Amino acid sequence: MSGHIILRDVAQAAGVSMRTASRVLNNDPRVADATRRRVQDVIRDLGFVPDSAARSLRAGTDATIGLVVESVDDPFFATLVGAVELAASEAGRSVLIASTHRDPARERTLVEQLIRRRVAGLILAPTAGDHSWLQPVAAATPVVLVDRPADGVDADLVGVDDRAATARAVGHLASHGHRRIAYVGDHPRVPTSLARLAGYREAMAARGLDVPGDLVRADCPDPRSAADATRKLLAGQAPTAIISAATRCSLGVVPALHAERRTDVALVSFGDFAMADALQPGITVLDHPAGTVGLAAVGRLTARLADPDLPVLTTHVPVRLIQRGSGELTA
Amino acid sequence: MSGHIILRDVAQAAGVSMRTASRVLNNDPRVADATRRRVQDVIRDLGFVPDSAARSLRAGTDATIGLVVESVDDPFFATLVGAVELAASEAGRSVLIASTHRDPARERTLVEQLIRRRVAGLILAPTAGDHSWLQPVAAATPVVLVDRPADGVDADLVGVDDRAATARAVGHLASHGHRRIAYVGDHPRVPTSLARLAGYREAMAARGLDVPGDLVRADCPDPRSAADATRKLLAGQAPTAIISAATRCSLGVVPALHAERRTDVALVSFGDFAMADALQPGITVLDHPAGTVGLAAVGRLTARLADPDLPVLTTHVPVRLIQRGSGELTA
DNA sequence: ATAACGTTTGCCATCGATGGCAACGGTGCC
DNA sequence: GGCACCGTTGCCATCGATGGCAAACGTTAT
Repeated sequence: MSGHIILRDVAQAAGVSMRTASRVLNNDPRVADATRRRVQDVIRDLGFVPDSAARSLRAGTDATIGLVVESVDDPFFATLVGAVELAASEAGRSVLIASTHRDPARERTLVEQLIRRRVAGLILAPTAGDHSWLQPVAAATPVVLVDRPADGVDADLVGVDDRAATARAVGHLASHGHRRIAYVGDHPRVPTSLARLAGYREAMAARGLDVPGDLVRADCPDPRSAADATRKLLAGQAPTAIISAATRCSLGVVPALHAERRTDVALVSFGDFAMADALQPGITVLDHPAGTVGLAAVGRLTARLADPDLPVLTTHVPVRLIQRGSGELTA
Repeated sequence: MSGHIILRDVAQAAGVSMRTASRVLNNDPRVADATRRRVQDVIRDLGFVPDSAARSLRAGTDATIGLVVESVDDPFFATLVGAVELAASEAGRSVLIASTHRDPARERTLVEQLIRRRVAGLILAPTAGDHSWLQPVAAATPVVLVDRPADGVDADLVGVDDRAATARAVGHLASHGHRRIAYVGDHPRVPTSLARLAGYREAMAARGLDVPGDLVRADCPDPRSAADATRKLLAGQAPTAIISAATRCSLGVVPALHAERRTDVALVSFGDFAMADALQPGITVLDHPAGTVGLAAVGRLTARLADPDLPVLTTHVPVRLIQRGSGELTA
């Protein structure tokens, strides 16, 4: 009576039956305006809120969105999560988060957990590898992929055009006279990384620029290995410019360049990061718009929840190139 | 029958009654070992998982933890959220996140939403201001505060000793010969900031160091204002050292120092950040251990869920001082 | 007066898990 | 032989919201 207010209390207080109260709650038109107002007033006064567990049980679904990312503790995903949470709360939905830490088995477990929690929909940044197990899930529960496609699943995708953006970075550097442009990135088995590497290679080829094997270090999943790769690049016939294909990589490349006092080497980072403008020189970046991606993903998910028969769509959010100095200098 | 497996299916397949199947599920001792094993096998084979909505409805509670922070998109909280999520998933619990964005009204709404979702417990980084409304909530649902206390609530708290840590920063700088030490921090109405400011003042006083009003800029909630404050500090009778009392502030102070070419001014940042070691000089920091705090918070919450009668406890996680150069140089 | 219509009411089942309770066949003990 | 247990079974209610259905309202039109 005191702590917990349920629909029955509302009905009693408003002097109507539960049936009518329920109708008001669900905007059923078969309620007289006067009655509707009276019930709504009581709902406000009593602070009644429908029990989501009961609703979820009855309806077989829930207002919650499941959000599965690689790691919340990563600047890109942190921003993404923030945007998703904000957009979701504006749509009256809660967000359950989970991190895969790049473990496909964990990813699958997490997704299954969320599904049986009957989430309304899923926003998922898939790990690498086959995702055909996801197809039946996606058929039953709306799924929006973010940042990268998933192998073997046909679902909405919101991301950026990694290939074109990376090609743009190459173009930028080339137009500043660079010909020996190295690439430091994550493993190409991550689709995003693969696309970036492809964009790099294509753009280089399009300009007739050579890409000897030792210029490409696509095996850096973390800052430490990126720093190693950078040191090795500098030790050989050093490039005049480097494209760091992920923020995570830049966090290794930049310290390495500074430690070796080789800030004369041009750099474009795929992904902005705090303080990138405080360094000398400021780091020129492709701004990976995590917030915009998150927002668009919620938008798409909401649309699909409203109409499950929408055609599958891939959305590309634009990527800006922010010049800050590190990509414009020449050795 | 196919997509959804419920307890009845398990009972049928195992040739037992639902009552017995339920007993197995809840580790009721009144089940013969052979039967228990048989049922468990069926559960595995069929991939049965109890419906959480039904459980939640029946039990009046849920396995989910509600996590309310200021903003997921903040390095400290991002790490905190990551640690909480990891620890929670190991304890078999999910995490619902929500960001207050420093809005007390929003905080209250979010907490109430989570409560009516019947979360098992709450981990909350409270905003500033009176929280007496939280007291009844905390009485019914376990609440663990993180990072800072909440006014008017007696609940478990996991954080760091802000006062002592900041005092340590002062001591560090003073022992390197600094006497004119400035303070740049957030508003003192945030309890954490207040404690840091107090630690600063006390430590300064203890060493007989003067703190004229223009040395203290406790009004910087974001990097931009911290950068402004820094410029103003440098414009007057410049300090030889600055304590930046939050990562958010450092992200403004550091660029400002670099832009004004005043990296000779010593700096200690409360809160580490990416690349703090790549700058010249590397930034000396008090490492605000977000991960450890998150972990400890989940631990405390789990303990309290197991035994609601535990006494209210404040836990302080140790803070390390990481010397990287910026706090050791003298003008 | 009767029909028609819009609104409201009870009543009951459903969603899936859980737990109280009575009952029942078996085993072992006195 | 009688009795106390143990494992197990059915049956039923409960958690809160929802929706189908038939019936009963009050009004208004015919």
